[in-house]
Amino acid sequence: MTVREQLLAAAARVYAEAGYRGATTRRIALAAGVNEITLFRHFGSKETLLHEAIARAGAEIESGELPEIPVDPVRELTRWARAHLAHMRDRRALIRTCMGEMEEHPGIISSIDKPPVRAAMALAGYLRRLRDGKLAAARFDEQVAATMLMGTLFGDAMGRDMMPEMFTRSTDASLREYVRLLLRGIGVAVDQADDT
Amino acid sequence: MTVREQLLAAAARVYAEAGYRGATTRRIALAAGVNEITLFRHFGSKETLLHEAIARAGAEIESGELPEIPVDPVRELTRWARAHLAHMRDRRALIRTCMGEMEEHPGIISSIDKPPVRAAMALAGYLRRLRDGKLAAARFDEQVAATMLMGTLFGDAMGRDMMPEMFTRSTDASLREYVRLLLRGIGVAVDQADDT
DNA sequence: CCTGCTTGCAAGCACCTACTTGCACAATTT
DNA sequence: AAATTGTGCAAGTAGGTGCTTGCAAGCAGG
Repeated sequence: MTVREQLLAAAARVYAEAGYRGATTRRIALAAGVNEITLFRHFGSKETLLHEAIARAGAEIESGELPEIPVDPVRELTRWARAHLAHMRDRRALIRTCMGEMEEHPGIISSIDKPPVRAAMALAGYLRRLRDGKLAAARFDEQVAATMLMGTLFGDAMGRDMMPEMFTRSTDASLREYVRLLLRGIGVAVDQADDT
Repeated sequence: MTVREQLLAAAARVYAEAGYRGATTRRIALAAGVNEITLFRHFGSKETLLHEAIARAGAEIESGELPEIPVDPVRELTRWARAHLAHMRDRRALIRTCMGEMEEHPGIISSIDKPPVRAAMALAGYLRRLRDGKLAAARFDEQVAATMLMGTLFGDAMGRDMMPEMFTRSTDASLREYVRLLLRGIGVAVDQADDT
């Protein structure tokens, strides 16, 4: 691991837990195990370093794919939602910090806010395919339904450690119920025992 | 408005848009239109002031009530969700900042995180009453269903200005669709035109 | 009229911030 | 063997931070 990469990783880590102002060049250099001056020689300024570090951290995205031709909605959607939820949960500190500072540092969030938009698009497309394939019988707006599931997963990823009293069931049990509720909501026949 | 109240209001405002470190005593005093020394004479320290200011801002809560005996689920739930969403949306800057700093300043969030828990409890109770009153026919976990709607509203309140591409429908149209999807998900008969 | 009480002003303290310069040392490359 | 490169160390810049002290001005109630 080169010094540059150590600095980028340390910068993302320190930023996630301390924010822009809290991520001082001393702390980042200490976390990276290099001298503070080396930081400036590599990146010139704190701003440059943080922008590059967060853009790199936000680019690490690959939420699972949704099938082009739906066959088993409960299984397919549960699998996708589980991957998406785990992904958000792993990055919750970074996401929270970015959200809290988006008004003060709007340039930083631009590297983070695209993945969820793409995920919502993919999900909406899948829900539309469910309807077109006569698997979902109700009339519904697939964009809004996709936003609903995304918001639910987002709320779970952000809220479960902040407000544990609100989450009585386990992550996985909740997840399966989310999917069941949504699918029933768009008119998919759901039998209780079917999950994975 | 006394000097104390001006300082508390200004502190909450500045904190919401700049965070703990960004809410310097000079900025707060300037925003309140008083001298910086007056701030210290009243509150002794920045920490004391911010704690009191945020506790006060978080205490301003009154999300609408849900009826004890459900009659018209779509109407009642839409009304409640609209009030709740508007409330979160109005306070989104403060909520975002608190979330971003909850790991660094855990004491601050303790004044903010109770209202949503109470709201989720009230909502879960209402959904249970729907089921007990035979208005909701499906088998479902009312806690998880309540968390789902709360997460959806939270995601809408936080995400609509951050990722406008994700929200194609208006706030109110989305809201009505959220409620419809959830109610159909728990087995309530929903006719398309019924909303308010 | 005078006595508290609140407030503002000027100045300053010690500390932290991002960032710079100059020099020395080592490894790698030429 | 020489030169380039990357790094660390010491020192220092100018500015912002929370917070303190001393003193004067206003404004109320006795």
